[in-house]
Amino acid sequence: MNGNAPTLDDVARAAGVSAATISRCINSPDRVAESTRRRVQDAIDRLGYTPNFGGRALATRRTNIVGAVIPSMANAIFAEGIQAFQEELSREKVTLLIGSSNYDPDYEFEQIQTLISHGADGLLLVGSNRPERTQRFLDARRIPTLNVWCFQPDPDQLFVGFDNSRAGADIARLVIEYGHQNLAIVSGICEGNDRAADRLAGMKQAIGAEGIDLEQVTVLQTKYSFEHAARAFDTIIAQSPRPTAILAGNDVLAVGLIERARSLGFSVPGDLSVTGFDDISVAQFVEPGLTTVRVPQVQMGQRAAEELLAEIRHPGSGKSVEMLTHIIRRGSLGPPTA
Amino acid sequence: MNGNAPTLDDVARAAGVSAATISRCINSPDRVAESTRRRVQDAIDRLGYTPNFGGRALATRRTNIVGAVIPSMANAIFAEGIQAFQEELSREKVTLLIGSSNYDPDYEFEQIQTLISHGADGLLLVGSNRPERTQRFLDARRIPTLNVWCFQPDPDQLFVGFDNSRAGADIARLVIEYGHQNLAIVSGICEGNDRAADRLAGMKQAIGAEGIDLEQVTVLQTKYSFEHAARAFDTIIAQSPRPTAILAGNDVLAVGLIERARSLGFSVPGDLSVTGFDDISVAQFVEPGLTTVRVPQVQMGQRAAEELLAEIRHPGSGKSVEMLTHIIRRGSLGPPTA
DNA sequence: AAATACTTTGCAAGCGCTTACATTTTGCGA
DNA sequence: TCGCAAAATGTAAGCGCTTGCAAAGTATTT
Repeated sequence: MNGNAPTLDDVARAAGVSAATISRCINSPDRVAESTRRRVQDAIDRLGYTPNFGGRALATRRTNIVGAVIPSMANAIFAEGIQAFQEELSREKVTLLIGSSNYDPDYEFEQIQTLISHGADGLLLVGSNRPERTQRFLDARRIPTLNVWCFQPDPDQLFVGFDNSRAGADIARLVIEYGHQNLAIVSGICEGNDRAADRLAGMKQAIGAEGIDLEQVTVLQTKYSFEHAARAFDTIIAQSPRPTAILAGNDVLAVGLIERARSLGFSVPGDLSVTGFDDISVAQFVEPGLTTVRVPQVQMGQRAAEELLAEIRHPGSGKSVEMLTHIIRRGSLGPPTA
Repeated sequence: MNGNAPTLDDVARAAGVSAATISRCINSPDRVAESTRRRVQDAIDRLGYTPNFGGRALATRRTNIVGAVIPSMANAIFAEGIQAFQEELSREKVTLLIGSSNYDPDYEFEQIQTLISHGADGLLLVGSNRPERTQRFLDARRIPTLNVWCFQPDPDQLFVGFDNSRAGADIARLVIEYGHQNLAIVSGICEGNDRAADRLAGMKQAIGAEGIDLEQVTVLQTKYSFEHAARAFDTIIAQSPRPTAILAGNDVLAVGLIERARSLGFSVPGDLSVTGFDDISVAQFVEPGLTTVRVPQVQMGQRAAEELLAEIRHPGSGKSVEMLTHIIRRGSLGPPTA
């Protein structure tokens, strides 16, 4: 805030009306006569007035800021959804405060506290299973909160997301349909990450249901980075029998696997199929294109904004919504070689 | 902000002291006697009190929020730097409000206004050449502002960045050293993007200085996306004589070029060399690895936070700092084939 | 032309916090 | 024990804005 910024009173004096009128001009223009409105607008422009944030927040008991805590800004997974979320918010003159948790529940809690202490009217969080004390804090403060990237039929919480487990099962079934029997899974780290855990669980469940012995399926958990994926690939490729398909828990991992495979001279999907999850933009441009689960990021972000705003303005009015995923077939999944 | 949140007065009553004492307990604990401080802390915990943001902002005339407007959240270019920036800020209990401009000056202005109206104490902006009216607004409001990703020896503005033009010249010279004479450049769109413009200018200048006829160098400007890069590649490859090296204005473009080249059956760098700019994480994992300009993102983000905070707390005390770039050699640049 | 309803504007009381200043309490030397 | 400086606490005046209510101005009806 600025020392020499003009205040409402300055504008009022300049326009020859009372401060209340200025305020009304800004917040409900139709309660003000056309002629004065013009005069006021003029003064506002001339002085370069912008409402003081603190004063307004204090008087309305609302900041028009919502916070979001995402696990990571360092990869593209959340970028699009957040962008859509933000665009929808700014249409309503609400601003987004972003924190990132680096997939760490403690750090997530810290970020949540920071956002709240900076006045966030509501919160967007990724995933839903968080530590007891985080949930307690949220409940005690009665902060409107919405969870994305997951879905549960829980009437006490708001979700705008999809069923990771089902989507995981879907892609696993597809891989098996192609004839693969020797599978490996490279998952994200499940601890503290319910999306990763659900995806993995879904995959396992489907694999088991298709009659494949889960004992024979190598499952690795690793961080979401190309490097870690490459290392996971090295582990998997050394096994015998060598898997003919690797299911990745996310596209970053999948792309890392493909790149590593190719640089070691394996052909994809000739020697080995790879599937991803999320359909981030590289998925389309890697060679071969990645067969993956398309997540409705943009739609999710938009809808999340709508529902969260509804919940903030009229507590209880936000609705949970389940979105659907579908599989995008590209070249990285093929039949196994005999 | 919450309807039923306890206020300072509530805490004061509960602890049996005046509101002022509570305030002091929070803001300058050493001005309060040990015993009362304990009592107060107790009451705070019991009631679950958190200072009301609006009230505080109003009284201190400071929000402890700084804003940043980045051109895009949709790719990784700014992610790391922003993350570092944010981490440094949160060490100082300052929160980051992010806006994105989608490389559009008008939209940037809008974002800046939003950030300011939401109370940002200072601003981080990418690049430095912005429209007259944006600059006027900033000046009029006397908003502490710091520009990153570029550097100019301008005493009136704060920079924490590097010389895009020089870096562009460096990489162009390297390509020529390898023996390339037939060059093409795929730049970002220069209009409203001084980084892109400077890089391009630097490249051209170096190319000219090395005695290559600039008329013979195809220069394309295109959006930063894999798709657009692929299209640019198609244009370039159709020319004759066909260039033996393509200088990209950024890594996203470079990766797009490489992927397209490979999917059309060209070998990189056998048939064609490609260089990038920025050294984002894919640069390392694409095949072949991308020879590119390493930009000290993290360092830039950290330093930017320090200097911006300094400027906010004591106007005039922030310092500009120029950082250095260097070239990372990987496989995508090789000698031209005879 | 008076009575009525409606529109437009102003007045003034907060919203919750910080902080300069005033007051009280405490600690310590004489 | 008293006196005084220093430490601890309280008092109260804003910070800039919104909004319920009252007052003034206009249009509409009888």
